[in-house]
Amino acid sequence: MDWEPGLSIWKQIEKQLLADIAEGVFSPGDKMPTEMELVRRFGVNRHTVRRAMSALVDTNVVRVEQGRGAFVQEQILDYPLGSKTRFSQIVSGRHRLPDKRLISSEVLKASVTVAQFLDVKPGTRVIELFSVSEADGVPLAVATSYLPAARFDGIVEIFTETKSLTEALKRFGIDDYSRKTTRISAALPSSRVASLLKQVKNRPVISTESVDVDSAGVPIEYGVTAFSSDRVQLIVE
Amino acid sequence: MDWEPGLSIWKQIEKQLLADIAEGVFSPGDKMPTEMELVRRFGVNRHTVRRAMSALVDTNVVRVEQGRGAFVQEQILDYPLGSKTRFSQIVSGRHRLPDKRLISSEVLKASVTVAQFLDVKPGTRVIELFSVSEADGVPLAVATSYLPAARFDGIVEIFTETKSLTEALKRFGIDDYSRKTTRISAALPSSRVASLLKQVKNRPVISTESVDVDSAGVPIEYGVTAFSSDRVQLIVE
DNA sequence: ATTCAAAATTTGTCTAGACGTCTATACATA
DNA sequence: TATGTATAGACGTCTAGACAAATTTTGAAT
Repeated sequence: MDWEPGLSIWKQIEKQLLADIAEGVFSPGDKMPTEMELVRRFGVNRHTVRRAMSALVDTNVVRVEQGRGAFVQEQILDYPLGSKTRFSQIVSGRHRLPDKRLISSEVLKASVTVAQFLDVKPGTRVIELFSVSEADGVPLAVATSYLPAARFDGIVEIFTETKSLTEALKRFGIDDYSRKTTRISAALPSSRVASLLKQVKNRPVISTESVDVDSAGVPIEYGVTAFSSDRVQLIVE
Repeated sequence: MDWEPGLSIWKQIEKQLLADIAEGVFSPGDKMPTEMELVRRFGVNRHTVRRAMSALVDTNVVRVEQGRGAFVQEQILDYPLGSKTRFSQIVSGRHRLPDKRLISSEVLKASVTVAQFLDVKPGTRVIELFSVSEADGVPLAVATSYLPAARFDGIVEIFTETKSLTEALKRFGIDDYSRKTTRISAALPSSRVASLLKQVKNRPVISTESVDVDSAGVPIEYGVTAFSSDRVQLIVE
């Protein structure tokens, strides 16, 4: 590589790497070459390469993880946590294609926790939905939802078909529902969740626990969702 | 200085300098010690000092100028450029005390430029106001304003008394006026302007040229304002 | 006193090397 | 199966030195 005078070398390297990313040589989520590889490629000192990478980190283009390497940062989705925010709307609004895939479903008896949130007696039959939400094929979140089975018998089929909980609930006469409470925490994903999110086990997930209620205030869904913290950012207003 | 294990030295230096600034050892606008002085003070390598300073620059706490040194960054005032933005309102809104001092005033014949903007014949008598706007005693801008003398006879006294153009205009029956056009450019200040802004000659100013009109659309003021680019940032929406 | 050029000062960039910390992996051990 | 250990790979920090670039200061010439 030959250097253009007047512009510092690290800036030219930054520019080149940015161009590589723009051209898709490195795609979002991809591992960038190691510092030593870049040293060989550009024929400069490691510190010079680091200066360039540092600039890319500052502008949120790449993310560096000590001991692992540098990765092209996926575009982080801002997920506003309103009482009426709907996943598909948010994703569509960003011109990305939403998809919600049902992984498994089961009818089982409500545990104490689930019963409490759904305001039913423990042991009441509830439907458990386990799903993955994606945007442009990239998994953003996995969710476990519980709904009272008596009220929503057959919702699994509708959900599978429409791929939208909002749509499925409409078939049961629920045109309007809203988020009642949301608890937010952070955790490391289980192997299963990490695998479904297509991320390594030691990158954290944002975990939310929420209850949706119908217009009368009756709980209709209790859910635990794990968002990939590399791809989603929750916005509270 | 002794280093606490577990936290990198540059971060500890950053922390210390930040504390110094918070305690007023270095005040906004002050020159920080040179890199070499900090090297001696902290007993580390120059690069380590630079790493710490770099962090302070990133967080907008200090500003570094090659060949001159580092300076504690003054809080930059966001100045929204709406059609009805008033200097005193903006400054008060940031909990800072506004002041507008008249430096000089003169009645003279309108130059071609002034006449054109005020929509009068060249040679018409106009009032020239030269003033400095301050927030908490820190000069933010110097302005040269021109108003038609016939319409605003005696406005100098009122302006001196009220220190507000908005107020002075009210006495002439103008309860409402708005910005018609604003042209923005950047320049280096003249010695006079630099001195009034209490800044060095080689720091640029933001220069605006604007025309205010009354509710009927008749030009009432043409002004050229130089904002200290270190203390004011114009916001266009 | 003013102007102009050289010197000194100060920050910016680049190279070189050493060692620390974190991750991933393989292997041995309990 | 689970846990600890060793090792290699990769990023993080710190030191050291040499120039380059921008600015300020100094001093000589006018």
